[in-house]
Amino acid sequence: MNAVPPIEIADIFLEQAHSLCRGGELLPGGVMELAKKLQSAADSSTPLKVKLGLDPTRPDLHLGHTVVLRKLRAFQDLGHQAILIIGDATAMIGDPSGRSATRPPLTDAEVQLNAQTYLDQAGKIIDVRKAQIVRNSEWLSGMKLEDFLKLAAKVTAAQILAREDFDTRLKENRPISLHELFYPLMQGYDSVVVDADIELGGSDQRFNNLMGRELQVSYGRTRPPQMVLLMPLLEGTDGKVKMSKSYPENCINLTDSAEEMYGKLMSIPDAMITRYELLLNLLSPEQLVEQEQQMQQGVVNPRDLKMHLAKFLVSQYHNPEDAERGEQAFITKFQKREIPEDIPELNLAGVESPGLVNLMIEQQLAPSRNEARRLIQGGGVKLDGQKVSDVELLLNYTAGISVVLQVGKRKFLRLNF
RNA sequence: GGGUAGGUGCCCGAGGGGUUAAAGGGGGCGGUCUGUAAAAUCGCUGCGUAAGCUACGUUGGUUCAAAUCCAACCCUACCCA
Repeated sequence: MNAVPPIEIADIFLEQAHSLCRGGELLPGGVMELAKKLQSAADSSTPLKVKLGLDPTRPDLHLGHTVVLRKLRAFQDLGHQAILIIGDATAMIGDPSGRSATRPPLTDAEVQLNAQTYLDQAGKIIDVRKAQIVRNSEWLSGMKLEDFLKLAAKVTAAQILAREDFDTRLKENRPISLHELFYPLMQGYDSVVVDADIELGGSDQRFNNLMGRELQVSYGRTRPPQMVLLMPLLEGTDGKVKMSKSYPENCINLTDSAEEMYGKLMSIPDAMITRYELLLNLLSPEQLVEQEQQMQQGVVNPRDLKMHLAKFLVSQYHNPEDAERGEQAFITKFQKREIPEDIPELNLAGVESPGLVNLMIEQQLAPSRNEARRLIQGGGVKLDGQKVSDVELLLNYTAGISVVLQVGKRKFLRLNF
């Protein structure tokens, strides 16, 4: 392109760049460009500023967020400056990325509460003491109208509307609120303020992150503007749809209990195992290929790989002891189909022949009487391992007897008469 | 301000006066099976013991009978001014 003579790039930076990019997409330019950046940073002894913004729209971070957080950590491990932006101002708009509808706005209090939990959870992955952690309300909330207009004047409406999700919504006659159009500007302005060299994000952040590049130039940055490293979005436990705060059922949250997290990881489709390992940066590409082959040849049971994966991640986000407990719980509960040890108990001493259906409702084992009956008719209710068939069953047991009630696969209750 | 097309159950989406608690799909839940809370497969999926009661944007109306017809209103998109 230009007349600059080719720069000799040391192997170490090429290797670093390769490793940092693994699984992701680097814009613009690819691995070489990053290697150059890494080298010149080393030459000038100025660590790269690596930005990651997270909007605290929900209280929990999930495994999908850890994909980029782990990347951020990887940069930290190479001595670069991590900048974690808690998007408390942007959260109030809500990122329109990939959305087909406007988000309900959050209150300031909700956002601030979520922001705190984000920090606690991010600390499990990145080194927060070395990271620079800022909230974008610091510069966005107090912005004067004239400064805001100055920002808005940097881009054209057509540029913003060309963005795929807006374009689709326009074509499909779905509403776009005006404030949503400002989202990319706000996020891009963050890059100007923190003077980022690299911005990390999910692949749905392409537009927003590239906006940061443009704005940095518009605001007079003389050094090269930020590069953008986009990571694919991790699919949730269903293996199809991305893990997203909008679909809580599909998320593995960092705040999930060890047992829950272990179980959810076991429920991912087999085909997702290598995908998770790749995006969470757990295995090298060679190892992934080998593992894939072993699975196909039937040498290795996907279940065992999943158990390994689950145990590893639970150890990391909780601790090894809890991971072991989670694994044992999974084995007894699901593999052996045995009754778990510590199940809730209910004292029924003195209660006159309680009805099973009523009991299920009272103990929230079923949402309605009809549903309780359906469960019984479908063979989903057991007493001491025996399927119950009588919808009208009354529990007449002698005092002192203890019986385990099981509803569906996961709900247990010990009844003491 | 005027016009047009829409608003259906958790979601998508059929239905255009009674046989519609509302087709079909997705999701969810349960059973079977299994090497797993994978896959596959079958079933269930408004509330109520029941009579019945709620439910198709809202409110009224027409009818023996309305998600379906009428009116007004609210919301959304598009077109025109």
